[in-house]
Amino acid sequence: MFTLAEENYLKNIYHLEHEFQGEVSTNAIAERMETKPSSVTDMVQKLAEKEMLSYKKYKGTLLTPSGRKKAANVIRKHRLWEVFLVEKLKFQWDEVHDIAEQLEHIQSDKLITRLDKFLDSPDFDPHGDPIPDKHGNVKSTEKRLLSEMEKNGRGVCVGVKETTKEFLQYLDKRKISIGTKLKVLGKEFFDGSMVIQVGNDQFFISKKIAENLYIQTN
Amino acid sequence: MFTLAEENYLKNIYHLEHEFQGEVSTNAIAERMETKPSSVTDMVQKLAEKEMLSYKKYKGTLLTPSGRKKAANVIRKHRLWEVFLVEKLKFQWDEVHDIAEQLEHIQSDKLITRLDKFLDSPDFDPHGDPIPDKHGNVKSTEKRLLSEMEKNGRGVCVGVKETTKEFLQYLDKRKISIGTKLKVLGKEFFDGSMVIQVGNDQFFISKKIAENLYIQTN
DNA sequence: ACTTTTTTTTAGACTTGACTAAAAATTAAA
DNA sequence: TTTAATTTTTAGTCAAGTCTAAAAAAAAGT
Repeated sequence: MFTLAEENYLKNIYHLEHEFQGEVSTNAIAERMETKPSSVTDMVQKLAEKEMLSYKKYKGTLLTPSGRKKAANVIRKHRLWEVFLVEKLKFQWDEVHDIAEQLEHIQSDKLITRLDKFLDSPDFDPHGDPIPDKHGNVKSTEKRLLSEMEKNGRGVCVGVKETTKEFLQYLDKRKISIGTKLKVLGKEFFDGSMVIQVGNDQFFISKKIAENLYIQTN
Repeated sequence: MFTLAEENYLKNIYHLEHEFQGEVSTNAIAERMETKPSSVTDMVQKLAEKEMLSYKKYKGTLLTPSGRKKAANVIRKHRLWEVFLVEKLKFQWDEVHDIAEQLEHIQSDKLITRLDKFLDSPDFDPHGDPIPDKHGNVKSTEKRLLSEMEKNGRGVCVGVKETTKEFLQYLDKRKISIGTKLKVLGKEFFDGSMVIQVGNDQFFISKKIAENLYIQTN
């Protein structure tokens, strides 16, 4: 069993490992978690005892396979709850983080299994981040901005970068949401604007819009 | 803001107040919460400081109006989550308590408002206990066992006493769940069995069944 | 009314997870 | 390579919430 604090450390170290592609320093953890390096040292030593991470004094830490699995599971729960909040409770994409931050610590495997099914086993959360599977594996398909796509490119909307009310309302109007498939029909070099196809509708999209939509291409 | 421990104390004291219809003793709290009386004294003094309850040494405690409201809100959340787990995630009625025990501490008024709406503002949880409204008020209509009802009595199923798999499956088969309206068509004095009407179906029910179904009559 | 028993409180200690201040190791600069 | 700056760890403290053991108050028994 893990305490809330331990779970939060594992989760944040997991994210930092990805960011740095390697060992994570004590200071980096402290900065991310808004705590002091001395507190981090304490906790990291405790988690090393529990074999959740490997730690050598002054050399930073790396998650062990079981630590990584545990961390991925917390993130899985976080992202599934985010989907629930947006899809079922109609929260906006930028309102859900703090609540999911609490919900991710609820302990019950059965709950998560059922929540996942209830939500139709989504692959991405409302921010377009992939949801790890129950074994902690992440579909590592890269998401990219719509603005980076070329003519005739196809993909699925997996998230947004900007989360202002106005932008989200625009997307609603255009019937663009998570899972929406789209195709780039044309792209204007001069201003970066595009013409895209969504379902049976074709319409113009400005560069600003295209720079704030994450697309997953297979 | 309240800690998890504080919320649990308030909730349990609330229940004990109802049980005892008055002051709650230190020992009673300790026993219910499976902790030691000395720990209870500490916490009760802390909550008295916060004016959540009135406490006189050796005389037991009573919740203040704000303490009672706070407690009712925790219970509201607990019971709403229970409805969610049963109605939406298809948990059985006896599986949900421990999970709701965790979920009741999630902090977000907006979440509860939306969850309530998502569930169609239920008045009762799957055990037939009333869900306090957002002001902490409880509809104090008594629930009673079906076996206590007389011929021609009408009511709504609000919960179960027994929660074995077999019993719940029986109810499923008979299409009886929370909110199901029913009427007593006949009652046999000899063995306490009944004939009831559920929707368009009429069927026989044994005393054993009738003694495990809670009905709310208006 | 005066013991005895039960209940409740106090005092002191422990654990978790944080902190500050100071020491030690590492890295960067001269 | 020796000093200076940075990073990290250690040592000691603190608050929350629990515990045990002992003291104090209340209730019960004779």
